[in-house]
Amino acid sequence: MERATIRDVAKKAGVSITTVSKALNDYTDVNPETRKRIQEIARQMNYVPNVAGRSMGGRVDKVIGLLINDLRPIDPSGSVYGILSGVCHACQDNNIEFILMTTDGKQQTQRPLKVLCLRKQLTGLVCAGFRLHDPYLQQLEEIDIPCAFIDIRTDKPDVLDITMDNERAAREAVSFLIKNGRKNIALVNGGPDADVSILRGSGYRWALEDAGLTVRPDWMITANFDENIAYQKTRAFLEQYPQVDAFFCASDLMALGVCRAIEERGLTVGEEIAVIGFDDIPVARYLHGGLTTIRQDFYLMGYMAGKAIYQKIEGQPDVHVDHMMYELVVRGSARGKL
Amino acid sequence: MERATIRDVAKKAGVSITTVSKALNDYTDVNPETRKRIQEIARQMNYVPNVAGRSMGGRVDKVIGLLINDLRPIDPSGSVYGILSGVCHACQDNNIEFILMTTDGKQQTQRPLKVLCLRKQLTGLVCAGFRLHDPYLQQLEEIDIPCAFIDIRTDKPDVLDITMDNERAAREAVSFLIKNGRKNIALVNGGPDADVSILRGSGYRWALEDAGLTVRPDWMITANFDENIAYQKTRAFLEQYPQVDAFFCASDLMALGVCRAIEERGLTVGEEIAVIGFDDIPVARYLHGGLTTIRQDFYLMGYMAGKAIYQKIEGQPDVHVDHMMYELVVRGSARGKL
DNA sequence: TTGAAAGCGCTAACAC
DNA sequence: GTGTTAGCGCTTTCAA
Repeated sequence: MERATIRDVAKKAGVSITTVSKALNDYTDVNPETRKRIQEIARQMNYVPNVAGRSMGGRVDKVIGLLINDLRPIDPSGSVYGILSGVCHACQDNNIEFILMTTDGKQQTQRPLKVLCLRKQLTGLVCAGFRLHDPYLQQLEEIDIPCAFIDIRTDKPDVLDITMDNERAAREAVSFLIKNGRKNIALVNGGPDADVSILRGSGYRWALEDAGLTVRPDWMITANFDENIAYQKTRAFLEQYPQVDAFFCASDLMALGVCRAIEERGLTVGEEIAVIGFDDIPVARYLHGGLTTIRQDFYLMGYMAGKAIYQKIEGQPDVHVDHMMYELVVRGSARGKL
Repeated sequence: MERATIRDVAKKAGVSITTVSKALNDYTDVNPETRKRIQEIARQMNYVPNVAGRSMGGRVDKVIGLLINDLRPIDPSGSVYGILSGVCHACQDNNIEFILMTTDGKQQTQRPLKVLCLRKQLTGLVCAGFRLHDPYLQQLEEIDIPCAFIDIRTDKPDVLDITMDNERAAREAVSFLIKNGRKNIALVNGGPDADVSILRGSGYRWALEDAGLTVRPDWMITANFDENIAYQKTRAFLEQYPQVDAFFCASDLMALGVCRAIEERGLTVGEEIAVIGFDDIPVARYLHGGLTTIRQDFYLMGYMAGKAIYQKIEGQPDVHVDHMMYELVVRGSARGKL
């Protein structure tokens, strides 16, 4: 059986297609009884308006797209999943269509962002997983729909910036280490193409300067958010600078690599050397006596992004998406003083 | 600036819209030079064919939808993420459109599956996260597109069943315990509304019977895939049956609850009591000397599901989606004999 | 309260 | 090789 069209419904109901259209779209100028009858018939026939036809007729559904850069087979920190489900739920709660799109470095050079938006007929856009050098960041002027980026600052003022205050959080973590007597604190950071790396690095320096400690470039390790690289580099670092008494890491994953290197030298994490991570991934609570870390809530980020874009679409006053909250979760890997 | 239409391109190129359409859709009856010129002009104008218009014209894009039931804010086992990225990548690799949809118990009663498919104009469907009592399982006759379900058997023969052999895997795990001297083995299972629970339970019984051990119903605990429930019930169980020397759990999450209860009694996991889980979630390797578990590859499942549906759409001979592989990963919580 | 008719952007017969 | 035209399913004036 072919798909029922509005014409089929009209025929069966003995009215014109205009009336069917009106009845089904809650127009007021339809006899209540007629409407009832038509609705019933449509339901029986399993009639579903053809979106293409609707769109051609001039009725466009609003859609928020979530564009994820570089979607990987696994998501160790759960961040992508959290963001995804957050945006998705925000759309559901606000009764607006949600679609998921993906891209990568190559596609970004091949298909302009504008084209992506047009193809999907987007009304609003949320982006996640982007790096500072990504081509799409340069194309923000071209798209004329509300747009939000998660965890990366863009230089375009009307693009919403959904992120927590990474600089402050990092500073707080490092200050915590200092307050607890650590003086030789190394940084294990992501690459400079991730905006959060820059901010977390800056927070690290800020805390050291606050305390009058020297900021040494060779104490700032880049491990690209990779556990193994962090492990390797920490091994070498410990060799060269055995006086280190703490590591602040820009991700829990890297922190795990760091801890592994520490323990391999027969040292105890949380004793001779304190470690603080970032994210509070699920494993964090279990390892090395519990990893002290900055917790962030990716679901909330996604939800806020979706909601903010929705409100912008609806022309509501620009919500000042205040920086997301974070929380320093203190566990065994870097204890507070009693 | 308004969105460019095919007419705009035609005008600028000084040809008819037909020619533009042909040029852009790789028809052969266009002068190569004309085509070149039109393509260039279209690119310059940022022309993107309106999908609705295309669809009305009779050119329908093929779409595979992934329908996830009960999408939660977090995904502790990473299974949903893995499946999602798997299906997504399969679609990319085969150059077919991918869309993500979600539903839940309530929506299932309100909107027929058929309607969902029609609305999204699906060509193929992959479903994940469903339970045996879910309404959509009864509506499979109505939809007339290729369809695959992940981790749940349907009674419809032409619906693809993407899953690993849960019964065999469970049997293997329990046999492993027996082979290593365990004789009093309890089962901690999910609820009976999850098909995998039934299969894993059956595999557990199978192994016991193979070994001539008694299957005792009160040794089969239902913990609904919840860590805390598993913890609570295990506490009570240990009280009542202190002779237990092993637990086989239908998920790692539950296994964690079980281990917690065991250690709380001052016993050592892997010594007095062995524990085997299921899934191999990221934390598994780290806890309780490493959790012995059945590893499954959700990304692969998603990928296979997407690929199988694609092949069905393309009319290729029905791939016999052989049962996914699994692997018993032996770690400290249930060691093998030397 | 209802319906006839135009038109949305595109494709595909078919004519030229 | 190129253009004319009809028509896809729907919404929306506008007239009845």
